[in-house]
Amino acid sequence: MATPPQFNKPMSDMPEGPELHFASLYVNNKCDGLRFGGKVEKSAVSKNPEVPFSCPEYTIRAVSRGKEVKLILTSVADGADVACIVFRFGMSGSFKLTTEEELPKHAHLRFYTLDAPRQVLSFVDPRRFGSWVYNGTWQLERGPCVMTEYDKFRENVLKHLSEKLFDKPICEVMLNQKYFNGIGNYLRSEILLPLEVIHLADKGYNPAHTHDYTVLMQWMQCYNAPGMKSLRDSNGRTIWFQAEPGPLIPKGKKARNKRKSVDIKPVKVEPNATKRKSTRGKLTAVKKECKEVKVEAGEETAVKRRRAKMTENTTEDAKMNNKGEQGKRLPRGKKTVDPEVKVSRRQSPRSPMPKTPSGRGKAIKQEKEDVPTPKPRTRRLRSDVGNQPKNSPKLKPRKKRQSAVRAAEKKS
DNA sequence: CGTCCACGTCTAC
DNA sequence: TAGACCTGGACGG
Repeated sequence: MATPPQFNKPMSDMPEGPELHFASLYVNNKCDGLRFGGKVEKSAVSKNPEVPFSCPEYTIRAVSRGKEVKLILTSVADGADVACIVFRFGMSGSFKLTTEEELPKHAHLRFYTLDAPRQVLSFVDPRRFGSWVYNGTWQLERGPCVMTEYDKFRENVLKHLSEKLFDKPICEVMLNQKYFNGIGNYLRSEILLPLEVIHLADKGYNPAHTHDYTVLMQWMQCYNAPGMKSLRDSNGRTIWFQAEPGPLIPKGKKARNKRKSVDIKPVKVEPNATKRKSTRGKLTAVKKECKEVKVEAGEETAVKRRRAKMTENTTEDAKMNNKGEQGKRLPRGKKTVDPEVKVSRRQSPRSPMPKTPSGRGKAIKQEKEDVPTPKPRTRRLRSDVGNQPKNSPKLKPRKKRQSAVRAAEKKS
């Protein structure tokens, strides 16, 4: 019932299941007792639909399911639910309650309170990959929430295991929202434990005070972590992992996310590995591909540095919140992480890393003006890097993106 | 300044 | 299965 009082800051960087869940808690917490009214405003630039809703007085509450959040608008007059809007966050969506004056940049859908000073609940989405559906339902193709509908989720998977799509490498299957609604690219690397992320709230992974991701970063053992290997899955997305890939190793390319590549060595798939076959499917083709796939050992210093930046975000707030537990990994039983990796991450050199969550660039920039802090070096949540060693004969040049092409054309 | 990358879908070949 | 859709941070030159 009562939402945890700590959810009073917006939350949705890393918009995967847990973050969407946090977003709903945030809305419920911040909008509790607020009376909204009038029209719902959409930014001109957003291609999402208008929300032709107007009610003299209504309240807002939220509920999440996997990677969707539904806002439910309830008329104060008769207590009836008069509208709902289902949101997907894309890569950068979030909700934020502010005053009118502090309206964030990229606030693409806005709900205004009646009482002065007027406040605004905004759907903020810099990249505009997010979407909403007015009076829509949970997206039909999406399966049960991996966190809040665990039994249904499990049943849904088991019931369809024989489908062909489950023949793919599990890291790819896990991004299929029909069966893993809520799992995204960091969670798949962190092996299906999103409930743990929710429970990180107890450890300080909530927006109450921090506004940073120290705790989440420390919880993560694979995603973007030094010592981890990475490669591209067949959809071009980076998968982070440790140890040798199994026989279903994605046939994607090498990861391009290391600044300075070490020598790329082919991974030998142990003969035994193929015996550990998935319950389905023939592996012949895959085995062949395995020979071609090269995996880069992830001990590159650039990656370490990057990870260090992310985890060593020692802001005052963070310190206070974590009560000196900053450097400690949360105990987790399941994963067998190379002790050396743990050590390296814990002992990696600390450098001041002011908080600046990536999804909120502009808002942060505005904040910066008020605060005479040294210029923040933004922590990178995305996998940084990119630059492949030029002239490496082993690496295929990356295809030029359309935007780059356009830019080039403009120039000439 | 140019390039690369990012927590996610979508839809045209 | 490539791209397209976007913004913006980090980094190299």
